[in-house]
Amino acid sequence: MTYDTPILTVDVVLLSLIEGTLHVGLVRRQADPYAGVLALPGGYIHTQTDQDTTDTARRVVADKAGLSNVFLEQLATVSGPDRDPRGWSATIVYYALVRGIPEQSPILWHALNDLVPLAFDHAALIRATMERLRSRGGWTTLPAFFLPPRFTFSELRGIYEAVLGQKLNDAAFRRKIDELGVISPIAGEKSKSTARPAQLYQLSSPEISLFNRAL
Amino acid sequence: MTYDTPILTVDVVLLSLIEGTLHVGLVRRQADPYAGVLALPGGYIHTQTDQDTTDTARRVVADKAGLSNVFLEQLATVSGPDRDPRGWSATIVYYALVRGIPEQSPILWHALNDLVPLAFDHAALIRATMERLRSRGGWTTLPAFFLPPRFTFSELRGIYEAVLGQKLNDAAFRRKIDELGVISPIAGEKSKSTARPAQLYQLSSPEISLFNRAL
DNA sequence: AAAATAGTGTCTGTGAGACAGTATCGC
DNA sequence: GCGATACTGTCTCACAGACACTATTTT
Repeated sequence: MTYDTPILTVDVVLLSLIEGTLHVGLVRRQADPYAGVLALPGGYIHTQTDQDTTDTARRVVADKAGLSNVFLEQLATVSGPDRDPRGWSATIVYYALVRGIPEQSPILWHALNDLVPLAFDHAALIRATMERLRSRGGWTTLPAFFLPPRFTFSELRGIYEAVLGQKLNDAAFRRKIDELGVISPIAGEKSKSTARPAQLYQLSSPEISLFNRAL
Repeated sequence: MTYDTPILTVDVVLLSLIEGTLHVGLVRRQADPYAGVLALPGGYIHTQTDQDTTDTARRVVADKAGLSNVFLEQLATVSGPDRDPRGWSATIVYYALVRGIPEQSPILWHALNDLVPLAFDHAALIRATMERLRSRGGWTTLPAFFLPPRFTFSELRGIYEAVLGQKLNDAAFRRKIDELGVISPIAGEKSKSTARPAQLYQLSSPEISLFNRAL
């Protein structure tokens, strides 16, 4: 006995920090269903070339957003008979953290606070990503992957505050991050135009690091 | 342009606490590929009946293990061209915590320490589940879902120790769990045959609860 | 009474938050 | 000098671990 095969896609929640607030990267759909509506960039698996769905996600980010070197991680797979009018569907959802501010690309960046209606259940997928981000942000170096390779302590604290949605104590944050040893200072300094320059740091590991305690 | 559709399945890592140690539930495969080899219970999505892949996983657990009322959560989706000899495949992996000791069922329970070779990449899926379990076990009530509805403090501490793989301080554990209010005492007591009876507790919420701090 | 497990009280060290104080830049 | 941001020192409070102590059962 055989069964109908579900529609299987890969969607990516593109996130970037633009002027201090988190933005999500969207595309306007060309074809039905939901033609003309904003949606997450996504696509089908190319079984000839993709070694896994992470490859698919990376290809989607490269082709539809023109971005490479993003931090990419699988969120979850969502499914159901009604989320796509064409039939029973499943989508493997990834989220990507874009380092710094992306320049020209076909991606439309929208602030997370006031989101317009999106195609499919993509609004819910973005909300789920934010929950994951807040959860992981409290005890990993994940928020640092929003930043360019070299950053100051203040910038690091700023992105943690943006991700966690709360102010953090400056001194305690420095002590904590310092003791964890997840970042290393660089000899050069940054010249903030208005005041005392700050020491530049880089991540000690190119991979995400876990803390033994929260925050 | 169309592409080959990947093979899409749902697999379940069944876990249970048997005599103080964690065991995984396996089935012996009837058909090729890997006929006769032990594997995780799994199956295809029934688009006629399943409302999502969680439904699929629940059906697999019911049909292949004869179990209901298990704690079920999605782990991840793994994929690739070589993990199934039939072609490019993806499997949505769930893990299920079986409350108490399962009696007669077609499932073969194996201790996690000495695992025999398994079909596909199922050994890796079990390892990934254990990592998730250890990670989530430190700051949620997840381990409690291995226990029957009514349990003692010692039993609760025991399952946390089994999941986390380390001894926990008795007094500190009681204080912590007590302050969090995630469990509630029941009027009846338990009569351990050998010594002082212990107060029975139940989870305050049927859902998994998160702690504000680890451990 | 002894053994065994359940549960509590108290001391101590660690670490986070608060916050004042010092350092180094542009103007 | 002043304003601004970067950093540091110190106090205090909360909490986890250690551990001795008490409680309640079976034998």
